[in-house]
Amino acid sequence: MKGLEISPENKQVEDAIFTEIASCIDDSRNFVFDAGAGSGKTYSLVQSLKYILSKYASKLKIHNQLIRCITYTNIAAKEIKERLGNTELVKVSTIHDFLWDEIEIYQDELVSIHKEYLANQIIKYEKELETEKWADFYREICDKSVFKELLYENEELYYKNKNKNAADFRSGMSCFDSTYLKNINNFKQVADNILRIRKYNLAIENITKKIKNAKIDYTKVTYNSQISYDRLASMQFSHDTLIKYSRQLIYKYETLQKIISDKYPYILVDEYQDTSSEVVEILKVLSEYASTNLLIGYYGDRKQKIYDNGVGDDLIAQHGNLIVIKKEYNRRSAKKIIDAGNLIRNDNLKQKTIYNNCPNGQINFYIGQNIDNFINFFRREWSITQKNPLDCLFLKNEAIADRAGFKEIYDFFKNSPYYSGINYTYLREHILSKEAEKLGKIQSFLYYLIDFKNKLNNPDTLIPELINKNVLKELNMDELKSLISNLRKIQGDTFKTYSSSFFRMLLSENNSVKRALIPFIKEEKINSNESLCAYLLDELFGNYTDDDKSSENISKVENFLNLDILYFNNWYNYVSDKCSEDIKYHTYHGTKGDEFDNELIIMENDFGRNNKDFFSNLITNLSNSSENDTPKIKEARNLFYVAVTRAKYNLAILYTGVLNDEQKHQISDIFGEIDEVSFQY
DNA sequence: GAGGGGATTCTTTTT
DNA sequence: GAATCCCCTC
Repeated sequence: MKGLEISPENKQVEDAIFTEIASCIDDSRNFVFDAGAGSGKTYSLVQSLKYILSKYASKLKIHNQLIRCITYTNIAAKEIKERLGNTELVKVSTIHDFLWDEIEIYQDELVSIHKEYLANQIIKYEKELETEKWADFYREICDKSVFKELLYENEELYYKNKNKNAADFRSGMSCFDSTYLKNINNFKQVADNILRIRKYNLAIENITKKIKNAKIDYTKVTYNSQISYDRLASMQFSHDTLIKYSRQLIYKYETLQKIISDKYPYILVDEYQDTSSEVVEILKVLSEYASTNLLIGYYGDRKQKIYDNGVGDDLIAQHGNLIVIKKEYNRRSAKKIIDAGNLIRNDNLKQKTIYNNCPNGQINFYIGQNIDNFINFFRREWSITQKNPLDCLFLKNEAIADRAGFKEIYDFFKNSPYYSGINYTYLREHILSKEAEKLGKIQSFLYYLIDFKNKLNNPDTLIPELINKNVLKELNMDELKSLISNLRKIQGDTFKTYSSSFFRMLLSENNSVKRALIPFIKEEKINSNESLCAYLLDELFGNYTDDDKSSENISKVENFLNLDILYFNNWYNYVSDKCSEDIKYHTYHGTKGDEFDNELIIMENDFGRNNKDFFSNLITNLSNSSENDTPKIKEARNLFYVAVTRAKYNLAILYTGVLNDEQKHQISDIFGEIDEVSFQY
């Protein structure tokens, strides 16, 4: 922001707010710093860390203690580290890394908690078999051990058939009496429970015997951040269970409370609103144990809670005894945007600009269905260029895949059998993650093939990015020139023609060409279109060799590979974030912490299974006070607040639904006159 | 036409 | 994995 001035009075008030934080730190009184969007929260957090360092560094060093700062995401941790600069006295990490750091070494205790958990799960599954309706058929079986034995013998067969359709499942599992297979879902529930009980019992037995075999070491448990579900029998667990175990361990062992609070006399929590209640409980126990020897500071904004698990409004009630410090200055946005944000958040935090000469900015609300025209209109209106880009916010990823021009790719994966079962959970991340290592296996393979193409054709690519150093050092100028001109022969209008051209070159006799291409192949066995096709079929459609569906599946894969290469380029551009376009697309959720000069918000009502009037409901109740919000309205309100407050100067909102008079009234109270003119450009 | 059973279809994000 | 949609049967 250029030419903006902060008046001495405002600066003074802002300094006074920090003094409140500082005195909490000095007096060791736990506090929550609640500040709205664009107020410079991260700045204040870093300032606090620096303050502690400046005043207590030597004391910390003497006692071999550290300041701990915990964040919700790795990106936030990285950001804070960068802003803070180099210091060994502050340890910044995610909540999960923090907890795992502290508990990992207590394997005996962890394994015993794990064993207990396994035993509880067994009891739960057994109880379900005794009471649940889906287990009716099982309870009527006289000799259950025969049924169980048959299941144990056919365990592998069961998992092979599990995801097939009803008819195929029945014929695959014909070793069972057909009366048991009357309702296959009931059968699956029962089978899953019985098999899990056996696996868990075996695990408990192995834990007791302290067995270490080639596959699994039963003397220790591991937190695996890559998986979304626990693998308890394999001694691995995921995110939620990590927090659960940590909480249990810390509650159970006072010594551990002492160890942690001795080690970290200051714990600062970033984005507290998204921190789960269980984590707050852990911090509370530590704080109660250590009393004034431990200071806990929470930084965040209750109205920016946009994830389910977050503690949000309930922090103060849950942690108790927190000094509340508020900051009402805004450093980000123009006046009109700040005002709108204040009205949307229906609590008593009212922001004002910190600048003397803050511009008014522009904010307009439109009703209409033509999103294309809307975007194009503002592209002209605001003279959008790469240097003055336009950021468009949508609710759903699917809308973005559509806008950004790769819906065909998204749909191909979405409609494959692999992603229609339990793996549906991974669909979004596997296709849309902006961290290449988080993409799915197949997506990653495709990504690097396109990555090569992109690097080859991009004039800004540095030679070492394209060609491996080991290859480079063996080449003279002429050879390098010839290599590049060879590589440039790899071309194609569809993915299939491109990849076959790529594979042809890969299999050529020319050794340096081969070695230049190999780094872009992430599955070494795949070196032809045939093997690529087989790979896709195998991974996404299962092995339907003797099935009617086989030819149908093959044609689906063929169609996918025959898609115009343009779709793949668009997808690559979105995922790699290297997009040189002047318009960028985001989900509302994905913009957390961002700020945009020119912003468009598209408000659509369809969001999730039971949400056909997501924003409509909010608009009806827009001027409600905080206490009257239902959870659904609260969710929409917070999300809308986050979206609106990203804007710095120019903001336009398009509502694609229909508003009644009362709703129009609510909207114009905040945004002024509603424009219902369609966009004829 | 009720309900049983199978098929189909789901939000966002992070760890 | 789970809610909901849809078809079939009684």
